[in-house]
Amino acid sequence: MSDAALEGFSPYHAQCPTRSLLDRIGDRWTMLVIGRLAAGPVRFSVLSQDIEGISQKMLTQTLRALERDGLATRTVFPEIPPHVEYELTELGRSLLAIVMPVHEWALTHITDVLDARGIYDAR
Amino acid sequence: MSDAALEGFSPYHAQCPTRSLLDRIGDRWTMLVIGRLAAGPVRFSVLSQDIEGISQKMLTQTLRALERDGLATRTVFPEIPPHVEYELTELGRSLLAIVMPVHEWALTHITDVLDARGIYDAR
DNA sequence: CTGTATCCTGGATGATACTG
DNA sequence: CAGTATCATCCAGGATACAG
Repeated sequence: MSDAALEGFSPYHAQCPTRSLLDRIGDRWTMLVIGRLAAGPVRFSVLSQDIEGISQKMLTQTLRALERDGLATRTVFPEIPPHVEYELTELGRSLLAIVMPVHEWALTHITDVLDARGIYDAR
Repeated sequence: MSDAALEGFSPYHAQCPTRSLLDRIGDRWTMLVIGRLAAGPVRFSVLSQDIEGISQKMLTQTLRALERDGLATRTVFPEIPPHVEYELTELGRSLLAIVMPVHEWALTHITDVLDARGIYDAR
């Protein structure tokens, strides 16, 4: 990696954009929700079913945060019973795109990490 | 984004490599430590000073985790007083490389996010 | 200098009940 | 169906003291 690439990578403070982004996507649910939204608009109930283990509270909270940050839209269909769909914005899709390499790194190198752990723990 | 790129991106369970990686790098200190290690070997005390706000406990804990996962090495110089240096491994550098785009996304789009928040909060 | 050990607290998350 | 409200829980992380 070039020094230029590291230029400005000094996320030592809370105000650092990278720090705050990692705080946002590093929580337990955000990336899972974004990943599920990747395929297109999805209803609340579908998200609730597909994202195993998420509580209604955390799903709502996560979706509100995505909407607030401009990463997803919330569309209410005036029907009874209520019908709400969530969809990634352009910004949300761009975020997903740059996180995909992280996903791929994880898939590629998980064995390296697990091997390293095995060796470390054996000592 | 292509469907192929999304193939396998279903980190809905704790065992998912992406899930566990995000858990690791999503904590408050790991990426900050990796970023500081990027320039080369660094002593414990230097890390402690440069990474503002980190406690000794968390620095030790973070470094141990990096070492355990094969992302950094720990070298003890048999001197008095003690002298220990930490350095990224090849694996650690590869991780840093793929996180850099996330860093750049944050720098590029932080204003979009802040604008979106302003609009949302004004409602 | 480079750690460990201990205690403690806040906030993130879960569980449950309720509502338009 | 899509939430909100409330209470309970857990643990990451901080503070402090101590050690080799």
